Amino acid sequence: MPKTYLTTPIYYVNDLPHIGHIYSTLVVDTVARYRRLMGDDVYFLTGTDEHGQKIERAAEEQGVKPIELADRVVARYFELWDQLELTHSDFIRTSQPRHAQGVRAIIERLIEKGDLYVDRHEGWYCVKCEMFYTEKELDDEMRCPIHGTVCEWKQEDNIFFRLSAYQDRLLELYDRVEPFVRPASRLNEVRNFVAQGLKDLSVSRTTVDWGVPFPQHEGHTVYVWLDALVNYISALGFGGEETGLYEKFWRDPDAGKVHVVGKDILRFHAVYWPAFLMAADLPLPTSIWAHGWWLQDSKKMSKSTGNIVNPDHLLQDFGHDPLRFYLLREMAFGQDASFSDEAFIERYNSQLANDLGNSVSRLVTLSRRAFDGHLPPTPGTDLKESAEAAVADYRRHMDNWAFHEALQSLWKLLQEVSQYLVRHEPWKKLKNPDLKDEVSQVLWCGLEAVRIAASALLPILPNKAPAVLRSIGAPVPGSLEDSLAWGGLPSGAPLGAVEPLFPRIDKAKFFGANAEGGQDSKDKGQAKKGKRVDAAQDAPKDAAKNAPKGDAPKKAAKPDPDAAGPLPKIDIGQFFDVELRVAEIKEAEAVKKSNKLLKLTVDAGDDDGLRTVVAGIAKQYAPEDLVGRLIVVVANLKPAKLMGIESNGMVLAASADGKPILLSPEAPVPVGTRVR
RNA sequence: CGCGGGGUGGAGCAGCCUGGUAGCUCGUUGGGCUCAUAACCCAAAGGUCGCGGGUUCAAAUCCCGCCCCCGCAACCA
Repeated sequence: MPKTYLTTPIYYVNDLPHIGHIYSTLVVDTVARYRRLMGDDVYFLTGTDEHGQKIERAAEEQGVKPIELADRVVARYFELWDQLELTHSDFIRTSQPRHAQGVRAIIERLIEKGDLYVDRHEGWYCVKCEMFYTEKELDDEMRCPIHGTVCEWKQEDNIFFRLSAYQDRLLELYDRVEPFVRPASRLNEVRNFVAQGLKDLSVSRTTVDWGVPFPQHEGHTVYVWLDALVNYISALGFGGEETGLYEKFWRDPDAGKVHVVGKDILRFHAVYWPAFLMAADLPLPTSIWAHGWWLQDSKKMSKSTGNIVNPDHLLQDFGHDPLRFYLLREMAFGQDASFSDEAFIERYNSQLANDLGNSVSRLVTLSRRAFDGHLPPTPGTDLKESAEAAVADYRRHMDNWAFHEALQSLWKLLQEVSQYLVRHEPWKKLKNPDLKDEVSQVLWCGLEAVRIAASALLPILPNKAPAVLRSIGAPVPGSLEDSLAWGGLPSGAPLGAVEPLFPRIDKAKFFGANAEGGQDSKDKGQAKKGKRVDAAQDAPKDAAKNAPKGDAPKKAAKPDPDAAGPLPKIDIGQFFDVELRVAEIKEAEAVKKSNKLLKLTVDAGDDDGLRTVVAGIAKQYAPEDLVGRLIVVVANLKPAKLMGIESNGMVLAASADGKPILLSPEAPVPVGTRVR
């Protein structure tokens, strides 16, 4: 029996689960179900990554222990994964002892091999951030961009992994016939990255406690990525007592081992992970599948009440089958796609309600009417070829992870069923007793084609596909090996009543109930201006990076200065603290490598001459149109550095829909004139 | 030379790796059917596949150059 090991990324617990996590996991779940139905022995792993500075710090802020914070988020994952009825074999948490064992075991092998060494790292260090900055990140006085405090020059011993030694072997790996990274375009990306040269990787931190203590190096904690990646084997028992699963699904060269990841964490999986494994002399995964991101129109988001991209209400209202269908059908696997409720409803109505649900409904009704509540007694072969072609396409596409194409081939079959029915008009013929046999064959063939499609849909619609099969009186197969062949529909069996399997969604009602606005046709075409829907999509972020990423759309909206509500009242004195003056733009030029910034040289009537102001207006204003123009500036703003240029002041502009409109005096006045 | 994605009928997207009839969902127009969840069927309109060059018997697809859009990145002081 073929063995298949499938993994999702382990999700970082600084974030509640969102569409990105759900998608990765549903993809793996679908493949797991499919492979099982095809007769494979499947092991499906998912889990959470819980270590690292971000978690440590977040816990501290909330006054709890890191593990308590992790427990809270993990509980939410358990809840959601239950709701989605995932078929995972195991859920690993990197905070578990079995995982730490695995991490220690692999590090010991690396030490033995001599691929780890200690080196000294020096740099500008912010105590508050607990991290190093490069000089480029700091201002002239070496102040931290976040805290504004002066950084100190610090030295730290770090443990490095000799990644550079594996460059050639990695490149050789990528050249193997079977693509190690898919889709192929991603493979090229990875290859280029490696070919440009690899630097040794720092794999320990002394500034983080929340993690696995580094073996043989007291005071060091294992770097989050070296920690996290090992989950794929520690979950199988690597480094522990019970290694049966590890032997079966990882050591065995015949076992397929596939990691599914978002494209943002591909590098870690396609470069670091195989290098670690090579160094530790352990088997490599078979392939890494990198999928794209779900994007959404930022405009829609801000205008609506904010629930547009949160799939929770879709799950609540419709169960998870329609969401699975939408996610797998809408995205060309590997590419980015847009998520919107509107597209969801359109797909649901046209493909699930109309094409599938309605086909079942009409066939069952006709059959019950013609044969007194039973399935047609006489089988036929009319749609056999179409069905066989559809199944062949389906299997080819499923094997290639092209879910959208696999679904499309099944829908083509459903369409042929519709055409077939119209061609034979059984509703007319059933009135004539002489044509009973013909009617039977026609309906039987239609139902049989639907049965095959529904069987093929089992991995994608784990609840609804069986419901379809039941309502057409067909058995729910435990394997696809035989059930996709023509002829599986029983003849003459009794039929139950038909309930709509996929009741149509009334779009107006839906949006009336769930959100307002954002659904007019004007907004419809905007989806490609996507923002990533999820945030820290997958596994761990480099703890040293510390970038606050976007939040789950619904909650914790970032403060948006454009959309801010009324602010608290201030004294007029506070207002007069702001020195507003009229200034004339003398020169204007675009800032290199920037798409929003213009560098303006203005005369604000200062005694000491002109000043430089950087303004984020490049999208709306061309530099040459600005010269000579009178504007209003905030003259007493503390200088700040933007893209390496010091800005002394700020240009006043109305912010219309996020776009700046410059303010100017209505009539010419001398530069330096105070504005109040 | 920062990284990446994209430009295909009115909208949103497949197809590109592995050249050979331009496909899917929605929408538009006209007709039909009435078994079915206002569903279904037929027909029609609508495409310089961003631009230019090259390879080839043949290019949306491969190669070179260019233009434009978008996301990320230390960018609206």
